[in-house]
Amino acid sequence: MLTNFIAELKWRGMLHDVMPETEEHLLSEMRAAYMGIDPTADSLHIGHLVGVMLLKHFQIAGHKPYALIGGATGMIGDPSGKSNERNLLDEATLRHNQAALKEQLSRFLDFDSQAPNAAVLVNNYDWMKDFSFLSFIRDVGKHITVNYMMAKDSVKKRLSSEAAEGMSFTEFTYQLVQGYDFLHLYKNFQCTLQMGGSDQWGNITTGTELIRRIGGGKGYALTCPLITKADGTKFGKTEGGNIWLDANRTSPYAFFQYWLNTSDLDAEKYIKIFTLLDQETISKLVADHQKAPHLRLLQKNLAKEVTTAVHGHEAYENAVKASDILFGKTTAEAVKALDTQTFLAVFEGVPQAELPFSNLENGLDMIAALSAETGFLKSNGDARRELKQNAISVNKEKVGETYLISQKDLIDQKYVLLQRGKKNYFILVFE
RNA sequence: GGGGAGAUACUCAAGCGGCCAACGAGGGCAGACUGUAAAUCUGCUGACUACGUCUUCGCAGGUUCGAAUCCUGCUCUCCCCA
Repeated sequence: MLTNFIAELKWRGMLHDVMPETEEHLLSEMRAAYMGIDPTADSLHIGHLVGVMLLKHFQIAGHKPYALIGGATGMIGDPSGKSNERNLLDEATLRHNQAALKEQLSRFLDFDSQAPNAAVLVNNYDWMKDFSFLSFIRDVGKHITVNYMMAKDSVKKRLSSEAAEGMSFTEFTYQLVQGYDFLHLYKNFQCTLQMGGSDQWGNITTGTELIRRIGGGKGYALTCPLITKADGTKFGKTEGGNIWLDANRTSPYAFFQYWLNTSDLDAEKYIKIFTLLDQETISKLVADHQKAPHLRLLQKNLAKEVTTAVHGHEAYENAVKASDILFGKTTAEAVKALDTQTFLAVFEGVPQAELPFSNLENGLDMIAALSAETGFLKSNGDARRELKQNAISVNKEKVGETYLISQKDLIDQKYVLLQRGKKNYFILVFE
């Protein structure tokens, strides 16, 4: 029933570093592992997805995954990779975020079944909140030397002169608190492995150290590489911010588009990390993609798998439909032929403005439609410029400065689709 | 505490009395090409009632026909010495 988790991660390119003997440890019987998530928001974003997939593969391999919500640690702030102090969360926000995160995690992990390896969600706030400072420094702090803590990269970086500001004692303590989590899970749930991004290695090993010294046992560590993009920009970020799993923050369409726009180089990496497709299927896709790169098989499959996993099949289909209309060779006639229901489904999430019907009687000039009346573009001057540059379309058809929007442009008697360039849409609703 | 340098549009960075809505670079947007990619080429990138007008060069005053440029005060930043 157990499969080789480590080997699986290896071919997927999801293994950065692992402690010796971890593989043997996992192959011998069902084990438990955990990974921490900072509850800084009430939604995961795709930067969290690698970790989630780590837990997913762990569960598929027959082991028991624990998702640890870092309620306590989130209140402190992990100094790894951050150059500034973090904001602290209050408890109400924390609980709200925890519930939202669990719902999203359950799209990937099986929390509910009776299986012995059902996933479990824990929150370190639950065991940290009543831990007095005195007990903590006596029972935990006593076992770790400051010398040991200072040797960690995350600490060293913050102490060096390059850092913008100093590091508070609170943040310095972070690794101890996270390390204690590991000890707690080890003692109470026989959790022997902690996973995380490669920037977590230092924090994780503080945990294994505590298990060795206090727990008298052995903890294991495993990290995955940080996801990068070939062009050097940050993974999971766009102009508009993070790509979230919450459909209200990032529409399924935008989510789908993000994956679809992955570069060739990255797509090959990502499809191994973010989908559950097996090695054979992926090799074949890669080979096919190289034969005909313009078909973008990798991107399409990647986008399909991830969108379906997160938002479901129907949302995926709608995203594809929307993409076909928005980017395909759709004609003005085809757009105008859309009925309200399809139109709204396709353009869900596209910004819109409502205008009174009377505007159409003498024709609505383009400056008004683009800016003055709607705020699609930021100024009339901007509107004029874009029109001059042939960048503006009405219902998928390029128009110039003199064009007037009239009743004949209405889609289903109500809508007009404005477009700047290829990717920016705006809807006028006439009432 | 003493001495020095500086603050210009999204960022960096020119300009040092009229030719300045302000060189240049990056970024952003658009056009061509393309695979909704990359690379490349081109244009645009303060606002408006637009061949003109208005508001911008840390803040507040002043000199001048005229100031981003000169003067005064204020605020902030950086550097050096103690």
